[in-house]
Amino acid sequence: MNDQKVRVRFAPSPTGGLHLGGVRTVLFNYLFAKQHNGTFVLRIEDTDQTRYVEGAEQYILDCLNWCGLHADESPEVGGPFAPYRQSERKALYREYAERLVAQGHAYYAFDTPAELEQKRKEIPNFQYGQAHRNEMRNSISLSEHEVDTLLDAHAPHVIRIKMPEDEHISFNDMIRGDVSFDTNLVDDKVLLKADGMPTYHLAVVVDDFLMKITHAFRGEEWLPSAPVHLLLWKYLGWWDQMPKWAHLPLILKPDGHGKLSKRDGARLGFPVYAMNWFDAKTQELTPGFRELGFLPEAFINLLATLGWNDGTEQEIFTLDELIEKFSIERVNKAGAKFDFEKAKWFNAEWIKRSSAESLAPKVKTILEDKGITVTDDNYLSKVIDTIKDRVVLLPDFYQQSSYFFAVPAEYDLNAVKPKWTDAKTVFFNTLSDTFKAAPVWQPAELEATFKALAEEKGLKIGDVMLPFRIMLVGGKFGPHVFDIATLLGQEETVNRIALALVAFTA
RNA sequence: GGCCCGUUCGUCUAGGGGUUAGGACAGGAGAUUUUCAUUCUUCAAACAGGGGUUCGAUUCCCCUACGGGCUACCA
Repeated sequence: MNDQKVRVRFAPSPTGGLHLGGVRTVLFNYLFAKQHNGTFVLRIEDTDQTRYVEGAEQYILDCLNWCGLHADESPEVGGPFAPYRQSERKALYREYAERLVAQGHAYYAFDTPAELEQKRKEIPNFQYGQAHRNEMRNSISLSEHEVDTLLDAHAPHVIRIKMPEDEHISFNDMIRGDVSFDTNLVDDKVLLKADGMPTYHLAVVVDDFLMKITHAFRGEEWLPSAPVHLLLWKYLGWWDQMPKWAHLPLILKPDGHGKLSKRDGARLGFPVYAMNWFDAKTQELTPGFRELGFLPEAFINLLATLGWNDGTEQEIFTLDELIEKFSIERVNKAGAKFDFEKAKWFNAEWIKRSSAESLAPKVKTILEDKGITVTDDNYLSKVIDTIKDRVVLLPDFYQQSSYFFAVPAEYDLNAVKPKWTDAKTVFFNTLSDTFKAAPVWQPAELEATFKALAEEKGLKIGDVMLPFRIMLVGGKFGPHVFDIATLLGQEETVNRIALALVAFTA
């Protein structure tokens, strides 16, 4: 590390949907970068051609956009260190691998996959390392002549790092503190594959160096291979420019244990991906938070507090607040089980705090998908304001507001018919007439009129209030009934009383 | 198996050598409400175990247990 401008990167491989944990890694990178006035780079790690999935890169980009976590440099927007797809940088990695071979820190290995498999079968806990590399076919065990012959014949080969003996390699993780490894126990990882592509190990080091990355945040699953990366930084002569590392804790299954996977989502009924992901090959649709009805602000908020807090009791944070308050040192070391109930709570909080104006476009889409055409934006805003407190997920807006746009499709007759009386019919007929003539159409006035009339007719308020609600709404739910009537308007309210009366007395 | 990382209420977590171990979600009870939700009040709920160190450990150290990750020419 040095005092140059902060540069971080998120480096996903385009192999499928974007997992919760991935978004959280993006988020932490992003927050750190923005807080330090730094640069957030998106780099695509597509060195495994066999796992490449069409559309996955665009999907990742869409997720980032939805979350509002925009990359300063990426394959799409470009940047001074382009290209940002490792497959397009293929040519450059070999040089570094060869340099390591020349220095004696790496070597050619000619073993075929079948030979390796055989060896693993023969020897329990086989590790391609100092214990066994002499038994394999590589430029350490073979004579120089044999190696040259193989190379001249273009024999398929990989380049492996040569792990040193009896060394201790350690580093200071920003989250975990000192972590150390014994090099005798780490194997000779492949650096360059037979197809000429680098493995993650080589690519991450070369690209982090070339792209001047100052801080590298990644999931805890990478911790065991950290010594390989550290050694590469050292052997390539870049030790003093190595980024500071932070290994983020994993997000675990809510029940049992283990890393959260998309299977858990399907099993337990909640999304794991940021947005819907459709796998063209398996025709399988994996649901996403966005489509389920999460606000990106809520999604970001819940992810941020999964493993991090600012030391106060604050739980709701805007992106700007997160940028201001985030600190990598306050990230927890232990993995966190994902709690969907709490996730929904965050969303409900965010909906409550959002303005009708900001919610309107989303609600409009939801309603239109259900066949409701919204013609009056002002009316929509008022509707949103009266119901948003009872919405948890965006689609709830439909269930909570459809009656504002159309006469109830059906009534909860069980709630009214058994207790219906002629006196109630008289009451509502009179109410209708009174409402028709009402000079003021506001909640307080309507309520006063309603109560006075009920009293006059000798009816208990409660006995007519619920039927009135069902006349307007269709069911036993919704905000205060006179707020509904006010919004609905004089004509529509009177109309609904008449319509419902027919159904109730049939 | 080996290596690495971890362990405070059911869950997310705050705290930190002497505290009534705090908050949030979920759960219970109650208030408000004509429904439902919101809101408010309230209850229950935790320092994995064993050794040290110490006047005193949940907090520091060690061990054990448990959990997780990695152990591919995948990332």
